[in-house]
Amino acid sequence: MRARQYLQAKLEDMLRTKGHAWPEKATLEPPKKQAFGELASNLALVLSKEAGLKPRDLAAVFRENLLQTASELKDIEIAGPGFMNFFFKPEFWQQTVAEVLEKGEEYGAPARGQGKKVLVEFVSANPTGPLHVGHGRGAAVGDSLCRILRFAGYQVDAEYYLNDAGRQMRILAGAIQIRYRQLCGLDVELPADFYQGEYILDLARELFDEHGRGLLEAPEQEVLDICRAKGQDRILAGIQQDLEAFKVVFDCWFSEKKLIESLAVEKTLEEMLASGLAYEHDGAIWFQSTRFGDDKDRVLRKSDGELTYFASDIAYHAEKFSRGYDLLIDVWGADHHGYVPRMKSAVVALGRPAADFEAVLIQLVNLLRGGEQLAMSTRAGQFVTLAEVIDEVGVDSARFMFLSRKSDSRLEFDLELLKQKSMDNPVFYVQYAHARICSVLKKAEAAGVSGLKPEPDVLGRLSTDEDLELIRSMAQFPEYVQGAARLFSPHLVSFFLLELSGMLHRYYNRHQVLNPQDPQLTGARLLLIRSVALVLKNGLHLLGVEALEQM
RNA sequence: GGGCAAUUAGCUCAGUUGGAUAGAGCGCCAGCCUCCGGAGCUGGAGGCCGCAGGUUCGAAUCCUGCAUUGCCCA
Repeated sequence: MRARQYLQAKLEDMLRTKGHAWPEKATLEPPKKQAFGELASNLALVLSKEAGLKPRDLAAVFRENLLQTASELKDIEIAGPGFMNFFFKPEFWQQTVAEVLEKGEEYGAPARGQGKKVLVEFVSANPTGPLHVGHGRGAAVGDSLCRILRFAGYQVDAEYYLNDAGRQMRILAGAIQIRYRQLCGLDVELPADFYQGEYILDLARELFDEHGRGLLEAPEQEVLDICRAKGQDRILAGIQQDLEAFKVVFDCWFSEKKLIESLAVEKTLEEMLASGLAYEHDGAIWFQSTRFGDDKDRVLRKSDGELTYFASDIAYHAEKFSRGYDLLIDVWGADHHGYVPRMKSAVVALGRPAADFEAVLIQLVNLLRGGEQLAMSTRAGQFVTLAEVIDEVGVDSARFMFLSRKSDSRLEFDLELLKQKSMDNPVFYVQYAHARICSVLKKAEAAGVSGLKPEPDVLGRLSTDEDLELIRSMAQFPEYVQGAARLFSPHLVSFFLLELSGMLHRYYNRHQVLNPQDPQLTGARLLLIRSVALVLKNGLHLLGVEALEQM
């Protein structure tokens, strides 16, 4: 935000001449209430003791000084216990319109990442069944995070970790085999804890069509391998198709099986044993995670020789670091929260600061239809798939809803509401604002209204409260993006968009943009709404939502 | 039994590093189209920020205890 940068510099200059440093606890930010200024600071409150003056008196001294040195300021009010409320001259704000138009698609990008390499791993669902709504939320958050971090100057790759080696895959193979045998007319029961879904039956039917009863004769292990391959290939293809439809792109699909075959896990174990971070006990290998704050040591290899998930996860993360990433972000289901400290310990054990690994937790999605809850269970095969949801409510509605809540709080996702075009479905509110602007711009073009350049005398016509309110909101966009990147919280962008859209709708109702009697005013307002459309588009892009020109 | 999180308007949720009179949408009530898209706008009612202590100039925010809910672990 230009205003903050400008004022921060002026304040620091002033403090320097008075022999103070900028205190840690001092703030300079847009206050909640407009009456409290466009920016407000508690500087006088914080420095009161050090300066030996009452807060309000100190604020008065600051005020005198600043009004002489900071020419962009219109006024400073001293309020409450000693807050300073800053007001800028309209010309200062109006300049924002020129800035937005000039920067275009780059407007709002915070200088933060400095080219650091980030790997965001998300979805990573076992290829044992189609993606459901919960995966959709993880996909939306992960993909949006990638977009935001990329916008913020990081070099970002998106990765899907394919759990293709574990027990779940064996269960899948078993389930397919049993269904196959049933199709062959054998009297076998599918155990209750096996996957019950319809799609298993489809896969078995494919095998039956290809092989007839031939697989009944083949050796058990061979049949299971065939079942597993069939299951994995088909299901993975389905997952990839769903993600593509959801406009989620991965740079890398990383196979757990290949990780294990490369013996990276063994290698990591040996290194940990060699460095004393791991030890053998009772025939098992343990990680000394207690040295890093865990409440007990964790098993890496069981006494029967089987590697734990934790062991391959450590190896996997070591492998990620070895690919040159500065920061690893894992998007996990919130039910894995207990795993976070352990993984952090492992990262520290790998010789990296704990901050080089970040877990973003995704809470459950509560799927409703018209207020009534829909039961979800993967094992029982009763769930609404992501593909069905996309089909029913569309990509944009689904993505925006997933991204309009803090990712680690539960989300209500009502299919009926998302089809309704009301404020319960906020994506329409934002898209409508954008489409409205486009409509006016088209109308202007058709009427042959010539565009003006964003020069001070033109922008000076943007002087009503609504003009300036809209502009101040746009000016805050970079801070929202900055916050979203720093806190790994795409929902901040959604909230910003809703706010800006609200202001645009208000503006639209109150002021006529096209006014044949006043070409200069019309030109100025066209510049204003064009810049708003640009900001809306930039924000929507960060969410992976389309900025529609008409609806 | 231990650990993690949550608890804010009737409902769904924001609230950044502690700041001023705690916000939004939905729903409810009352209004706004001779006018660029009414999928919109304006106004109103609605709150013990789960409860009780503590920290300080100041707490929805930090600390402690308790209650309720969800999840993880043995």
